[in-house]
Amino acid sequence: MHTSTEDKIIEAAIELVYEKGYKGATTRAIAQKANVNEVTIFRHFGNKKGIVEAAIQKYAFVDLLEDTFAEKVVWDIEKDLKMLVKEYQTLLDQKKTLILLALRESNEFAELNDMLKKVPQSYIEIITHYFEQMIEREKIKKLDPYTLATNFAFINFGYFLSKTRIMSETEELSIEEFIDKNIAFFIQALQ
Amino acid sequence: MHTSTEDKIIEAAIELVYEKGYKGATTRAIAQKANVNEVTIFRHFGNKKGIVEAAIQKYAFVDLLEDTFAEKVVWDIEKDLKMLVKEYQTLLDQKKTLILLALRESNEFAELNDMLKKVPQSYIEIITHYFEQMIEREKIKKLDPYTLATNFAFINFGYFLSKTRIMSETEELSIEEFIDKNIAFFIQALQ
DNA sequence: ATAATATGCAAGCATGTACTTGCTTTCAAT
DNA sequence: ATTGAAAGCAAGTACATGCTTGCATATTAT
Repeated sequence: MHTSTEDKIIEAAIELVYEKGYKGATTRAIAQKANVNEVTIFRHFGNKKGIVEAAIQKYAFVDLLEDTFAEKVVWDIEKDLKMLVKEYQTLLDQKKTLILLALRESNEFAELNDMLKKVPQSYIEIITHYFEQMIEREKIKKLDPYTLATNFAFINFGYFLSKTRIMSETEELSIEEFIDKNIAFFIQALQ
Repeated sequence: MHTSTEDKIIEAAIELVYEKGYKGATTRAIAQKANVNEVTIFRHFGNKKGIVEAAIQKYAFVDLLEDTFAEKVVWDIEKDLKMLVKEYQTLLDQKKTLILLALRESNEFAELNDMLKKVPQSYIEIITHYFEQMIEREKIKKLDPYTLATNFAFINFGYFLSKTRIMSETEELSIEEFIDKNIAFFIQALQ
């Protein structure tokens, strides 16, 4: 791997802060996990907080799901929703560690808090807007778009959490099963 | 208030550990918040871990929603589900601080992890069983009970989270609105 | 080859924090 | 009134941890 020193440190820090919390993740432990000397950390990031802030700069932006969605939408409720679920779960998986870290330490870092809120909120906005249009086009039942959107988002977020340590079920549900069963039920309810 | 010294310490500890994390919640700060001397803490609980373990003993059991449900069920899908939502939200609200604390520190305390998992899981079990019976009685559509149950539970848990710092929405939804809109939509989908 | 830059190593400092000890004060039960 | 338990107060210990410094070594660019 050609990962730079800074990146190695950042990745190690994210892992450890997630596992042990910000205070629990010692600079010595981070250094060891990143296979660098402890001083190297301070030379690069100044102080401990600097590592986490660099990590935030690197990862804590909310990707523009809008763009992907606008490209791929075909105005067929089943295809569109299934596509949305896949895109959203991919996004959540990519940011998984940081999201779980944010669940712990969002008190200490304002930007983590912002990200954490945006992750479901921007999703809800997209879906609300989508449902509005689908109702106009008379492709789904005339129901409150925001209500539909929150329900849909809750189901999505719940599934994501069910795959984490937070809320793991006994029966792990694969993404395909989840779409074929849970999402299919939701779609059926719209028609 | 007649709160005993031990209780004052436990409550202060829960608050602070939730806010600052386990390591971030110093015994001095806990003592100050509880209006007791720091030594009093150690005389009662031995060490810092002892406080949290006492807190767990006091709160981290999953209440028997089964019993309440068995009492109140009337085998009418609308009434039953609305009742369930209310009961579950009440339970979540009662344990709110501890649940949010558990989101942070469930790595360190196995019992917190257990509780965290049981909170949605036992709910899903109850609902699955309920749907099975309702299908037998031919009161709802013949759909996979477990799928219905997870969807229902995800919506419930999502709503709970939307009221916390974790995932707060711009438009705060009251429990009545939530039931009248989101849950009503779910019920309609069953018929 | 030389210079510059990045990293390792060893040692140490300052500070915060969990926890202890010895003694005094408060206060309720007998 | 006397006693005993619970809580306060003051001081201190041991240790972990963030961060610094000075120097040696490796790596890269010119």
